[in-house]
Amino acid sequence: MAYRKTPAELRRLDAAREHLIARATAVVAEVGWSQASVTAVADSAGIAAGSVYQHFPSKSALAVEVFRRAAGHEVAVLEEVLRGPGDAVSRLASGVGVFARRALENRGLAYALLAAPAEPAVGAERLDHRRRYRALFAEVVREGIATGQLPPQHAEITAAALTGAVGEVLAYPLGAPDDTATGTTGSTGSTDDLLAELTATVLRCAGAAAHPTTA
Amino acid sequence: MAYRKTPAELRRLDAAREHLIARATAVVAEVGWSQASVTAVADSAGIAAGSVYQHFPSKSALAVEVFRRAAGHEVAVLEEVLRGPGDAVSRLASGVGVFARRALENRGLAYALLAAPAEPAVGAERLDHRRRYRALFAEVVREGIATGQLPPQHAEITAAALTGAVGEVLAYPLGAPDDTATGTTGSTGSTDDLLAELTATVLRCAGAAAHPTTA
DNA sequence: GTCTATACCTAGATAGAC
DNA sequence: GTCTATCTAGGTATAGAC
Repeated sequence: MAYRKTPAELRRLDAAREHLIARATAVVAEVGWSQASVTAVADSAGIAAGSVYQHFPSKSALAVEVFRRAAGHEVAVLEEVLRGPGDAVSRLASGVGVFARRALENRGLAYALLAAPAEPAVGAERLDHRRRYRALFAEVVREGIATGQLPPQHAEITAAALTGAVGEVLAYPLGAPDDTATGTTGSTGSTDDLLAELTATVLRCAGAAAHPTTA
Repeated sequence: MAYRKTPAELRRLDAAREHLIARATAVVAEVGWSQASVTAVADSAGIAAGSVYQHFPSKSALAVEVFRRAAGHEVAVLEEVLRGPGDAVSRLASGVGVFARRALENRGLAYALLAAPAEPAVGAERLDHRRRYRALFAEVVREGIATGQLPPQHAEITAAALTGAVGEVLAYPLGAPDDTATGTTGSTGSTDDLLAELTATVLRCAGAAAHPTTA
C-alpha cells in the first residue's frame, strides 16, 4: 500500500492547494466570510465545488487556513517593526502606522480579519491572533516602562486597549462601502490625518510624552 | 373588517411578546446568537416554535429587538453618567467604570452585545450601537478639551479608540468560560484591579493628567 | 391563538462516472 | 483527480387541526 508520490505530483498538488487558498482569500476579502460559500470559492478558483474536498476536509478547515495565512502575515509585519531598531515609543508609533496603512490599503481583507462576522472556527482563530497582537504590544510597553519612556502601568491591559483602539478606529473606514469614509466621521480628513491622529491617540494611551516625531 | 381588540387582549398579547423577548435575551446570553435558534428560544419561552411568528415576522426581527432593548439600556445608563454632574474627566472615569462593572456582572449578555458572532441584521444594529457610544464619549472629550482638562485632539477618533479599548479589555474576561479570567492575563488581579487599570488607561488615552480619583 | 406536522431552502458534503 | 449530480442536515417559516 505504500506508494510514494513523485516530486512532480506533489508540486502540482501543492500548487493547486495554494491557488485555492489564494482565491479563497480574495473571495473572502471581496464578499466576507458569510458569502464565501464553497461554491463561490470553487468557482473563483476554477474548480468544481466537490474538488475543494480534495484539499481540505471541510469548509471550516479552508477558512481557518485562509485566516491563518493572512493574519499571520500581518502579525509578522508588525512584529518586525515592534522588535526592530529604535526606542520603544517610536517603534510603537511606527508599528501602529504600518499596521493601519496596510489595513487601509487592503480594506476588504483587513475588515475580514479584524471585524467581519465569521463562523466559530474562524472566530477562535481571530481571538488567538488578537492575543498575539496584545503580546507584541505588551512587550514594547514593558520595555518603555523599564526605560522610563512610559509611566508605570499594567502592560497587558494597555496592550489590550491598544489593540482594541486601533481596531475600532480602523473599523469604520474599513467597513464603509469603499472610499467614502477615510476619516472616522466620514466627512473630514485624509488617510494621513487619520494615521496621525490614531498614532497620537495610541501614544497617549500608553502614556508617552506628547510630540515624539511619529516615524 | 375594522374590529378593535379589547384592552385586556392587547395587554395579554403584549405580555406574551415581552415574555418572549425576555426569554430570548436569556437564551442569547447563555448560548450566543448562533445557537439561539427559533426552536431553542420558543422552548425557553414555553411556546411552540411556530407561535414565535405570532409576535415577530422573522427570526431576524426578534433578534434585532432583543439586541435593541439590551443595548439601548446600556447606552442609556452610560449616557446618564456621562451627561450627569461633575467635570468631564471624572464623568468619563465613572462612565467607564459603570459600563465595565455592568458588563462583568452580566457577562453572557455583554459578550453577546459586544463581540459574539451574530447574523448580519444584528451586526448592523451593533454598529449603530457603537456609534452611539462613540458619540457620547466624543461629547465628553470635547467638553474636556474646551475646559482645558484634556489636550487638543480629534474627539471622534479618541472616542472610537476609547470604545475599542474598553471593548477589547473586557472581551477576554467576558469571552472566557466563566470566572476563570478576571484579569486580562487570566492569572492576576481582581475585578477591582481590572477596573482601576482600565480606567487609568482610558484617562491616559484621552490625555487626562494622572491620578484624578476614579469616582 | 396555539399547537403539531411539515414544507422548503440553503449549504456542506459525498458517490460514482469519466 | 476532477467533474456532475445528489444526498443530507439544520433551521426558518407555513398550513391546517384543535
